[in-house]
Amino acid sequence: MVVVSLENVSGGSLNEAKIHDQVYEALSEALIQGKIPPLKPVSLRTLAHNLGVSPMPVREAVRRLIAEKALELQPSNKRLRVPDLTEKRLMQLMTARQWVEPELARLATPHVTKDVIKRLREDDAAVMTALGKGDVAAYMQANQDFHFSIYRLADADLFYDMARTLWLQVGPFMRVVFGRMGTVHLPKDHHQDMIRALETGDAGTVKTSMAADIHEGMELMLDAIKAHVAPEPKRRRRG
Amino acid sequence: MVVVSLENVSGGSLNEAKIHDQVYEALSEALIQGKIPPLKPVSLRTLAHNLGVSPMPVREAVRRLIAEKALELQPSNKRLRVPDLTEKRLMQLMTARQWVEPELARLATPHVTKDVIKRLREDDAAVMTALGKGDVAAYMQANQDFHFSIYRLADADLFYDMARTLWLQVGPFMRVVFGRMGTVHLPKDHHQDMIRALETGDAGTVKTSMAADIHEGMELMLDAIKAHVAPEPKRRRRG
DNA sequence: AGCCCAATTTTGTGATCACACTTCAGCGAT
DNA sequence: ATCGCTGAAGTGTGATCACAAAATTGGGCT
Repeated sequence: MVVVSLENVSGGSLNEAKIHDQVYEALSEALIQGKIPPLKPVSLRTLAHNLGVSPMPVREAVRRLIAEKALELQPSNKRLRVPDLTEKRLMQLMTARQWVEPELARLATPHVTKDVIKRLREDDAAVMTALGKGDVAAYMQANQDFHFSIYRLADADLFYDMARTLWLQVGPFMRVVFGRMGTVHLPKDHHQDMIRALETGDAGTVKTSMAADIHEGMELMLDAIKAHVAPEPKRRRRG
Repeated sequence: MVVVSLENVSGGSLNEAKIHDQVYEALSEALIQGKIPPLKPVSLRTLAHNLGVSPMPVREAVRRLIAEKALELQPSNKRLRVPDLTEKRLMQLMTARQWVEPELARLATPHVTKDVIKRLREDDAAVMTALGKGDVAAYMQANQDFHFSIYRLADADLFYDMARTLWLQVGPFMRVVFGRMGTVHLPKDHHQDMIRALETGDAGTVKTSMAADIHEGMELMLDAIKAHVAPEPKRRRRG
C-alpha cells in the first residue's frame, strides 16, 4: 500500500513549487502522521516510482529529511529507513518540545482572533470525535492541526520549524505507541483550558496548559518505550 | 579566494566517507567560522569546481544546509546564498541557544576527565591568545573548540545537533559583528569559572556560567544588529 | 529438513546532459 | 553620460546512465 502521494499536497493553485518540495511535503506529512513505522526501510527508486517522478527530486527531499533526522541511513549499511527511538533520544525530544512548543503557544496568544478560536474549536472537536471512534490516524491528524494552528500565529519561524522537526521525529513512534495501547488513555482535555486562555489573552495559562498537554502525551510514550524496549525488528536474526 | 576546501576536513586517511559528507563538513565548517559572509551568493558549480568534485555531491550537501537554514535560496530568484539575520530571528536564536547549550554543559559535567580539563585549558588559552592579537578568525575557531569539547561529552545527540545547527546560523553574522567592533569587547572570562566548576563536578554552576557566557556574546550581536540594521549588501566582488 | 555460498537484484552515490529561467555584459540609440 | 535592449553566460532543477557495495535470492551441499 502506498502511504505517500503527491496529489493531496497543497492544492498549491498557481503554485509552481519545485517537485522536490512537493515530495518533501508528501513524505514529511506521512512521517508526522506516523504512516511510516520506525525501522521501515524505504528506497529512493521505490518512492520515486510510487510518486510518479524520477529518483532525483526524491533524493533531494530525502536528503533534507535525513538532515532533520526524520530519516536515517545506516552507516556501513546503505539502506534508508525511519529511525528508531531510544529512551534517551525520546527524553531529549520531550525536553526540546517542552522548550519550544509552550513558548510558541505563549507567543501566539496576542495574535488570536475570533476566526482562530473557531478553527481551534473545530480541530478540538475533531480530536474528540477521533478519540471516541478510536481512530488513531484521525486523532493524529486533528491533534496536529490543533497544535500547529496555534504555532502558526506565533510569528516565530525558527521555533516553528524546530517544532515541526521534532514532530517529524516523534510521529512514527507516536503512531506505534497509540496504536498499541489504544486511544483511551490519551491526554485528557487541556485543549479546552487552552482555548479559554487564548480567548482571554492569558498567555501564562496558555503556556502552562500547552506544557501540560505535551507532558502527558510524551509521558505515555516514555512508559511505552520503557515497557516495550525493542519493538522487535521483524524477522531474520543475525549470525 | 577560496574559503572552502576538502583537504582540511578530517585527515580522513582510511576514511571512505561519502564525498557529499566531506563537502558538507567543509561548507559547514566555513559557515560556523564565519568565512562566508551573510548575503554572499554561492553557486553549486563554482563550489564544485573549487572543491574539485562534480556538482552532484555539492547539491546534496547544500540541500542539507538549506534544511538547517545555514543557506537559503531566494524565492523567485533562484540564487543560493547565506541568509541574513533579522533582529527577530537573532532573538529566537539567542533563546534557543540558552535552552540547549547550558543544558548540554550540565549534562557534560559528570563525564569530565582530567584529559578533558587539559584540553579545555588549551582551548581557553587559544581563545585568550586570539583575543590578545585581535585575531577574529582564530578566536572563533578556538571558541568553537572550547564549547563543543564540552558539548561532545554530554552524550545527547539531539541537543548536540541542535547546538551545531544554531551555530551554523549564527556563525556568518557573528564574524561580521566581531570583525566590525573588534575583539576587545568580547565576553569576559566565564570560561575559567566553567572549567573550575567542571573540575569539581558542580553541574549547577557549569550550567549558569555557560548561560552567562552565551548571553553576553549574543547580547553584543543584538546591540550590533539594532545599531546597524542593514549590513550593506556589498556590491560586486571579484576574486 | 537446515545451512552456506554464489549469482542476481537492488541499493545509494556520483557524473553528465538538457532545460527553463535569471543575471549580466556589451553595444547602440537618445 | 544615461538609458534600454539583446545575446551570452550562469543558475538551480530534473532525468538518465554507470558503478561499487550491500541485500536478497536460489540452488547445492551436509
